[in-house]
Amino acid sequence: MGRAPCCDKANVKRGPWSAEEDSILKNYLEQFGNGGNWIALPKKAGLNRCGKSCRLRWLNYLRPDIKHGGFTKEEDTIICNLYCTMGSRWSVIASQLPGRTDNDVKNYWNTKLKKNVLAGKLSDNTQVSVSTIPEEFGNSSYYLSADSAAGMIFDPSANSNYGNKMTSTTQEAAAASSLSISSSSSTLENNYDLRSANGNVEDEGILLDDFDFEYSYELLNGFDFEKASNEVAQCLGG
DNA sequence: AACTGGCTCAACCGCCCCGAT
DNA sequence: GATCGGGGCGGTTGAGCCAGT
Repeated sequence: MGRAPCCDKANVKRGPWSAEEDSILKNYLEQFGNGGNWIALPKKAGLNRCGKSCRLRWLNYLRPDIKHGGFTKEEDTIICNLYCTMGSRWSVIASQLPGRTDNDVKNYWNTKLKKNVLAGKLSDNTQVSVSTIPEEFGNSSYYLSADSAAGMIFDPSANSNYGNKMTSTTQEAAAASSLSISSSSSTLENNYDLRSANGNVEDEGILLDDFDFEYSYELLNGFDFEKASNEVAQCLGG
């Protein structure tokens, strides 16, 4: 027997939000916040909606910091590489793209990026040189996954004029030392525990705590888009 | 102009996680 | 330690839009 639904679905409005509902929700949240309880919010705000629906509407559409509009090539690259590294962890991927939501990223990947990658079109006109592995990565303690074809290594301790570095070799990632993972309920805090398909915490992990994502764009320096496209295609079984 | 098929994206569904009790 | 309930997440759906015929 499944759990009880979060609300009486027969008696709440579903489907597209009207401008009036948007306005009510936005005004309420800006004035009172969600009070730590989304389920109770619609009643307090005077909305005949499911609490989860309100939460989704706010997070994916009404939040003031949401970025609408097309994705940049830099965002494409970040999405592709994080996807290849950690799979469909959309909330984590989105947390590295300011103003983007997990839903946005997921939709964008499913409808555009995935096809482009499989078609080998990721590189387009952005072509830069293939990166080489800096020597210091030999002892890298920070990395993102060792189990994908395009595992990336991040070394926040590297003090260089091009910020944190990324490379895309599996061997180096595999060579990196393992870390215990701190789990957090808030992925927005860049904490994340990588679990295998069976739910066990794996030793190949991801530690984003110490990674300064202000350098996201610097990561693109020295990145081979065409190679990445091939690698991501491999991740997809292409 | 009408039809059709593909695409986009907002929204929903169901499950899992985790904190509170 | 067990249970409960809310939050959060990834997968999926479907209405509306648009380009091609």
